[in-house]
Amino acid sequence: MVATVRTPRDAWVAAALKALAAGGPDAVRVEVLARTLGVTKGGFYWHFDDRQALLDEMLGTWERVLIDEVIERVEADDGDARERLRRLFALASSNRGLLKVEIAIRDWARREKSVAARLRRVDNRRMEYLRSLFGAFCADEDDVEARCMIAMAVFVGSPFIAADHGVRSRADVLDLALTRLLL
Amino acid sequence: MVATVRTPRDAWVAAALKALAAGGPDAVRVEVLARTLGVTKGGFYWHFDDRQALLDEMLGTWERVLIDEVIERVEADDGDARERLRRLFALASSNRGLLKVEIAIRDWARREKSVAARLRRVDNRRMEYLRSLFGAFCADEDDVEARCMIAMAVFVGSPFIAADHGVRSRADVLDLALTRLLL
DNA sequence: CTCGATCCATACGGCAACGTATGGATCGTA
DNA sequence: TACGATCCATACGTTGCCGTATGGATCGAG
Repeated sequence: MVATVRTPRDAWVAAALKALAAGGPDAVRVEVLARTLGVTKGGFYWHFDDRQALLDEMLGTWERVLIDEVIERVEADDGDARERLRRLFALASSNRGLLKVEIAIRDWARREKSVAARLRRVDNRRMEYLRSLFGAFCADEDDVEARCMIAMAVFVGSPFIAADHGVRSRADVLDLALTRLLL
Repeated sequence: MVATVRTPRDAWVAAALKALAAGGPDAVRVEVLARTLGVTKGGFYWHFDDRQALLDEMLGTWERVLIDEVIERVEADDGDARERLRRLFALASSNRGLLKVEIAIRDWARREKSVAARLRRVDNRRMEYLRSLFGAFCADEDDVEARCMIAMAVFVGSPFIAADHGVRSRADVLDLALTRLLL
């Protein structure tokens, strides 16, 4: 026969993150995930106590795996602070799937306190890193803080903006914005 | 007896917008709204064909009423472009409820094409207004576009950011960011 | 007072998803 | 080959919500 298809814990979490990215936390339905994975929910309740346990594990995975991944990759290569910031934005904006998950989690955090707490840890960590980079070429503390805020907001906010830009592409405009931030 | 409590169409839309702001489109449930309004869903289906009709009307109301309201109020008073931009941000950031609705709609637009279409109209309109304001004191076209993008992103993105700012408050940092944009 | 318009209560059928229970089916290992 | 561990299928009861149907209840106009 065909080899028995096992559906390990990770597969459920991966499918759940995908569903989260596509439709928000309300789209993470046990039976729907099961259909997606080609099985029934029978196995799900062997791995997880209930739906909430899956949601928690999704968030844990996201926080654990992704909090430092990008930072580490940015730090891996050489370059001054400006070059690192450019790399940071390029990296963060690639990984389409990752970005979608993050955006979904940010929206989720507006209604769920436990999610907000995790996001806060992630954001503080990232903000700290941004401060170190901008601080490398900005003397004024206020200016550093303003630039960090703008950088985060552009990264987080641009996926929510539906405006057009005439002849320019969205990527062009984002590049212009980043360049302005690095003056 | 107590005067008959009528629940007009508007009341359903208002309650729906509130629910949307609090929990996203999935939280807009007919029977839940009815409980909130202290009635049963009996009257709802007299006003609306179905749940979708309510959702459409919510979006229509939002687009019609809010697309120009802020702009009109900004234009009502005097001042140069910089002063208007400051007023614009102050106005947009007050109205807490309105902001929450808008944020919810932005997230919603990521999954629903019809919502995205409406948002695009609104955003293009706003972006055009921003261009006119920044264009008043910026010669370079690229710079104008970059500043517009940043302004929109800060407005849209900051509610999704959970980071702290040490001694500074979020409002302080946003003000610093805005000041930087107006240089 | 009567009557039509407006709004509400109640009851119903249906669906989708949750969580539980139980009995397999497959695989690695002894 | 036998057996325990791991994973899945199926059936079930329950809940929350949708949309429909129907019969009021209240109010203003005539």
